[in-house]
This record gives sequence, structure tokens and C-alpha cells, in this order.
Amino acid sequence: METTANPALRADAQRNLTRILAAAREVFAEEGVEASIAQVAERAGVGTATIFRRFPTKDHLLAAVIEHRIEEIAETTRRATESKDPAKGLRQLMARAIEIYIHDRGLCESTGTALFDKPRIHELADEVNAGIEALLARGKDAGAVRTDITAADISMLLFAVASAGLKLEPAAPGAWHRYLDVVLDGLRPEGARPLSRRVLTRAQLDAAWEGCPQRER
Amino acid sequence: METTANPALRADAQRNLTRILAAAREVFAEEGVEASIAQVAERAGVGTATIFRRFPTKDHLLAAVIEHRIEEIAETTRRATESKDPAKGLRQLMARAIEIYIHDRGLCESTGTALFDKPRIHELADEVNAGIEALLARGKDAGAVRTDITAADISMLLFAVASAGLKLEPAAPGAWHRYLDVVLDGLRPEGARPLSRRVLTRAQLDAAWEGCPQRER
Amino acid sequence: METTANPALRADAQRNLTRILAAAREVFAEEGVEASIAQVAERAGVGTATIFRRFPTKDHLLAAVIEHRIEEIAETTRRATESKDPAKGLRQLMARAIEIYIHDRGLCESTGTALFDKPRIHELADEVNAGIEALLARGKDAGAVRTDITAADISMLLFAVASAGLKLEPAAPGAWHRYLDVVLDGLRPEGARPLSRRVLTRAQLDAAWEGCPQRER
Amino acid sequence: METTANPALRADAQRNLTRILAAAREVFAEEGVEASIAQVAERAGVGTATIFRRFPTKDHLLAAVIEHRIEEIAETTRRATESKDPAKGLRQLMARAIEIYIHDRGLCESTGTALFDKPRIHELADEVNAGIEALLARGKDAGAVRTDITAADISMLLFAVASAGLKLEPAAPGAWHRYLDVVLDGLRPEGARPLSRRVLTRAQLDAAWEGCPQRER
DNA sequence: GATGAATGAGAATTCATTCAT
DNA sequence: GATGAATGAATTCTCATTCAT
Repeated sequence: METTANPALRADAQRNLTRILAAAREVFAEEGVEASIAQVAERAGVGTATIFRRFPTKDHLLAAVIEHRIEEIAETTRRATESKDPAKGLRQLMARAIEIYIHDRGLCESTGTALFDKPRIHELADEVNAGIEALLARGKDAGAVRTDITAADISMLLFAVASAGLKLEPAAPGAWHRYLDVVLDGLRPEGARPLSRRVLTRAQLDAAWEGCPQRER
Repeated sequence: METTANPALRADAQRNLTRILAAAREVFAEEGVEASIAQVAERAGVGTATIFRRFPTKDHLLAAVIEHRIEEIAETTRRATESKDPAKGLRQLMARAIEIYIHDRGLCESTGTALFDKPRIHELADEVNAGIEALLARGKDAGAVRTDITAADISMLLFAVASAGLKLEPAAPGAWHRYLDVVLDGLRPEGARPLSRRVLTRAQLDAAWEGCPQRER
Repeated sequence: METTANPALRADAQRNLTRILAAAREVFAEEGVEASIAQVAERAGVGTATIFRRFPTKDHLLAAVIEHRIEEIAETTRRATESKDPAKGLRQLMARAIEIYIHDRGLCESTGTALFDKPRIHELADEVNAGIEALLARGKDAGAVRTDITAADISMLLFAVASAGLKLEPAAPGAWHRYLDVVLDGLRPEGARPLSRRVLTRAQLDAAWEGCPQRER
Repeated sequence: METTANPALRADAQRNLTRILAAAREVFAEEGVEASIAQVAERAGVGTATIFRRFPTKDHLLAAVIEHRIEEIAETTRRATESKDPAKGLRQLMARAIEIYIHDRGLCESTGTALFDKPRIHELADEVNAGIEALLARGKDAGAVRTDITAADISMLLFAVASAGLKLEPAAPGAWHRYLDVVLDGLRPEGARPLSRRVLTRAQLDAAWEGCPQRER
């Protein structure tokens, strides 16, 4: 999760690149994907062309920012899977991922667009998925998690709570924990009522993350 | 819930207004709030200036469209409160409201922006809130709903599931029912674990719906 | 060859459209295809957006200008074919077409680019070609033109002289007539030496006019 | 015609200069004058700044490339004047010069711009002119060339055929020979019809090569 | 000397909003 | 009243040229 240090880059360029990425993270997080490159440039203290030297397209910059966030989520997943208690691990993972989402409007807006269709993002998504699956398996074995739930469901529920949290955060910081609590309670096996729809196929999940045909951008 | 019929309007003007609103609902639902006025005008079969005669600003038009949707949700609430079984009523209400949300990108994108800060919307929000409260009270009495949940929570949970549904809908239509199921299971009183945060104050809820200070547009 | 009068257009719009086209003809003629839309707008006395309302793309505007010139050439061809003397008609045609080319840098630069690949241009090109063929046939019959020359050759020779004329015009207006004279002398049948290459196929000619793979613009 | 070897240059600098010129020749030949310095730098395997160290301006680089081509044409002229048969020499000269032109988009686009206004180019142009004049004189004496033609005319006719060849080359390589044939037939004295315009003055020819006041770039 | 990096001045294009018919 | 037209302020992206290492 180290900030991508490119050793082939000159010192000043590396510094600028770091600044650009930091600025882009902030700006897109605050303003969403419609923020202009000029805003990023200003916050980074560089000219717009400097950004375009590193990122041929605004979307490339956005993608880099998103990748960084997904790296964070993957790292979070890694740590969560090390937890002794799978239920605790799951909550930890969801809570931390939600926090990352909530503080990044751009990330939320990008979810389910073509920006997610990059090899590195796929890799990370696979990794996250595997981690969740491992936690789920242990949780189910321990009788702490209902058995009809899949990793894909966890991703979607996480996204659901995060979306509500995003709206709520300015007015009631952290209030989304209530909703995560409700959802986690809904994941218990005791008295669980059967789910009314089929589980998501992998293709459906992928399509949800990338495919969004609206907004081709 | 009749489309606001303004009796002072000439027949043709009234017809145009109706067309404009219908077109705007469709266009913003499909394309989101970034859709252009020109698109709306074209679908309505009127000139752009005709729209601006009725709505001084694009945001005014958006607000009218949103108001309409909230009217639908209020109407849905009214019907739901008539249900004999409060738990069924609650599910019905949430499911129908989610459906409304899911099929309107513009509505989702607008939630929590200044566009919601209109007297009529407040009225309707109050009405919806009251309906949910009534259902909740009956549900709690019947032992079907946990007691630490408020109407504000239901709104937010509804928005949460809707947000996930919005992403998922193209790839897996209706799949969001799974997540509503999970949430509803989480609302049962049996074995409910205490919620980790305070309930939302009314001010916080209002701020969540309107306040979003980012995105001044 | 009337300036495309669109009767469906409001008076002011028609006036602006006319101005835009006139300005575009002048500006592209003087500055070449790299002239900016802003230059055209300024000369036309309108805003840049007004141009983009009529022409979705700079290339569309360029295409309209080019089409106009080719119309002029087609009209010239029509008149030339009415000449009693085919040799005179041919000279008349070539001379007038060269004049049109010479006073339009944009036309010269566009020749052989994708801008020529439009149905209307193809039609006009066919018409010009047919006219030249008719003149050639009559000229050959009359013993005034060598028999191994085709209409495609005439187009290319015309373009050749025009290219030289373009460079020469500012310094020596009309001097290109000398070179047209030489070429026409080269077209006489008496003592004509055999041409060293095959005649152009239609496909080759078309490719020369449109195909230019360099400069995809 | 050795590549200008500057003895004051360090070995590596000399090598870079050579590479830059070679790359520039290729790039401008293929892409035309709008090719970017970055493209040249990349092909040369040097940084852009290295180019600007040697050539204060893009135009200076272009000028150097052009000079090189004119050197080639001058060399060609020299060889052509050694031909026993002046008509053959003339054809040889024109054909080879046309080939040089045709394979260099940049050269064609630059012809007649301020880039030609350099002492060395003037020298070379004089040399070429003298060579052509010598050939013409011998040709006229031998009755192989019409007497009303000047060296300036030959330059322009050459440029004319080259321009057509440039457009035609991708679709029909070498087809321009047909047009050179026609022009050469037009240069024969037998039955030559009087030329309709005055001969070019030297000033006019110079202006044609350099003067093009449009396109200040 | 050499180079990658930085930049500012455009260029095309879009869109909410105001005007003239 | 209705409408198409006009516009100016953005926005993304390019490139010759200058700077810092």
C-alpha cells in the first residue's frame, strides 16, 4: 500500500506526481468525478499540463485514484482475514471499507463504471472477494453467519450502507454504524427467513462493478 | 396526486407543461441530473425556452421532477399504512419506494442536495415519516420490529438498499430484494444486538436529505 | 449553385448561417484548414457556439465549404461542356477550376482527405468526371486531344497546375496560365510520345481524392 | 553533400545532431510540418531539450531539413547537367526532384513559406536554376525544347507534377510519371502555341518560394 | 552537455440561460 | 405564449518552448 514510488522518476517529478495524486484524491473525494483537472492542478500547485503529462486522460487520473482506494480496501481485507473471530473480522472489514467509500464521493460515483474495468482493479477485487469468502466460510462454520449469503452479497450490502453513509456523514458522522449493525444482525443464522432471489452470478457482480452501460464517460 | 393542474393556464400551455414534466421525468430518470435541458425539450417536443418560461432554472425543473417522485413515495406510504399486518406494510412500503428510486438515476443523484430543500418536499417528507412511524409503532407493539429503530432509520436503510439496487439493476434486475430481505431480518427484535450509535435527530435527517454542502451546482 | 437556402430557417438564423459560410469560405481559403473556429466566428460576427449549433464539428463546417467549391467546379464543368469547341471547353474548364482551387488554401489542403468522402461530393465528382469525359471524347474525335488521356488524368493535371498556381499566385497572379498552356500543349495528339505508366483505375482515382491515409484528422 | 560536420562539436554531440536530423527528415517527411518536436525526439532517441539546444526553434529544425532536401535536388541537378542529351538530362532532373518532393510531405507543405528564405537555400536555388538554364539552353539549341520556356518555368512545372504525385502516390505509386510525360510533351518546340503570360521575373520566383505571407506560423 | 519535467497559450466542444421573432 | 437562435463561460487536451537536475 506504499504510494507507488517509481524509482525511474526524477526527484522533482516524483514529488509532483505525489502531489498530483494527493490533490486528486482530495478533490475527487470532495467534489466527485465532475471536478475539473484545473481544480486538481491548482490544489497540487502545478499546471494542468503537468497532470496530462503523467495521465493522458482525466479518466486515467481518476483510475489511478480509484485504484489507490481499492488497494486500501484490499489491504483492509487482508488485515480483517487475520482476525481470530470471523464475525469480528467481517464487521471490521465492512466498517473500514465503508469508511473509505464514505469519504470519497468520486469513488462512490465511479463504482460500476468502466473505470473499474482495469486488470489491476480486477486483481484486487478478486483478492477482496477471496478474503470475504474465507471470512464467510469460517463464520458459517462457527454458526455466526447465515449460510445463504455469498461474498458478492457482502460487497453489495457494504456498498448499500456506504451509500447511505455518504449522504449522512456531513450531518451525522459515523451514524452509518447503526445501519451496518442492522445489516449484520440480518446476517445472523438464527431465525433467518429465506432470501427471495437467486444469488448473484459472478458475471452479474462483475457487470455491476464495471458494466454500468449508462454514463459511458 | 394529480399533476399540479394550474387553472390559470391556457389549455395549450397546460398541455406543454404536462409534456415537459413527463419528458423531464423520463430523461432525468434515464440519464441522471447531468442530462441537458435540450434533451428534455426534444423529448417533450417543445423548445428549450418554453421550459425556461415555466422553470426559471434547470434546478427548478429538477425539483419539480423530484417532488413528483416524493409524491409517489408519499402515496405509497399512505397505502402501506392501510395494511393490516404492519410488518407486511413496512416491507411493501420499502420495496415500492426502492423501486421508485432504482428507476430514477436523477432522484438518486439528487438525494441529499439542496434540491430537497423545498416546503412541499418537507411536507411530503413529514407525511412519509409519520406513516413510517405509525407502521413502526404497530410493528413494535406486535413484536415484529426491534424497538430501537426509528422512522429516520427506515428511510436511510431504504436509501441504502436502493443505492445498491441502482448499481445492480441492469445486470441483475430485482436482485436488491435479497438485500431488503437481509435488512428486514436485521429489523426483527429477536436476538437484536444493541445499535452502536445514537438515533438520528430530526435536524440530522433533514440535513442528510437537503444539506449536502458539496455540489453547490 | 444557389447558396443553400433553407426555407425552414428563421430569417435571422438564415442570415447568420450565410454569414458563417461566407466567413468560413474566406478564412479557410486564406488560412487553410488549420484556421480556428474562433477566427471564423469573429469574421462572421457571431459567437463560436453559434457555429457549432449549425455544424456539429469543425470538419462538418469544412465539408460544407468544400462541397460549395466542388459545386462551383461542377457548375463550371456544365458550362464548359456546352462549348462548341471541345478543346476550348476543356481549357475553359481547367482554367476556371484552377482559379477556384488557387484561391482556396483549405480546398487544396483538404484534397485527398476523408473530408471528400461524402455522398454529395461523390455525386458531384461523378458529374465532373462525366463532363470531362464527354469533352475528351469530342476532342479526341476532332483530333484535338491525344487518345491515351483519360478524365482522371485531366483531374490530376488540373490539380497539378493548381498547386503550382497556389504558390505562385501572390507573387505573380495568373502566371499559372503559362503552365496550363504547357500542359494543354502536352495534350495534343501530334507527335505525342507514349505515356510511361498505366492509366489510373477508378479505385486509384477515388483513393487519391479521399483516401489519404496520412492525416486522419 | 556530406551532412554538415561541425568539427567544433564533441563526438557525442555530433552523433546526436546527426540522429536528430535523420529523425527529423523521416518524421517531417511522413507526417508533415505539423509533426511535433516530441515525435522527432523520440525517433532520434534524445530528449526534446537536446533538439532545442541545437535548433532554437522548430522552424530552425524544419529549415535544416529542408536545406538538406534542396541539397539533394542541387546534387541531382549537377548530375543531370552532365548528361549528353539535354532532353534526357532535363527529364532525369525533373523525375528525381519530383521523387524527392513526393516522399517528403513536410517539404511540400513548406514550399513557398518563409522557411525558404535562408542564404544557403538561396545559394542552392541559384545553383539549381543555373543548372536548369544550362540544360534548357542546350535543349533549345538542339531543337528539343521550346524556346519560350525558362528555368523558373521548369521549377514550377516540376512542383506542379510533384504536387499531383504527392496525392496520388499512396494509391498509385509512380503514376505521376504520366503527368511528367505530358508536361515534357508540352515542352517540345514543334507546334507549340504561344504562352499566354509573361515569363516570371526572378523576384516573382523568389517570392513564390519564400514569400507566402499567409501562414506566419 | 543532455535530458525529462513544467508550463501557458490555445483549440474544439458543451450547455444553461437570455433574446429576437 | 412559444420557439429556435445566440452566447459566454467552462472543460479536456496539445504543443512549442523554458527550466531544473
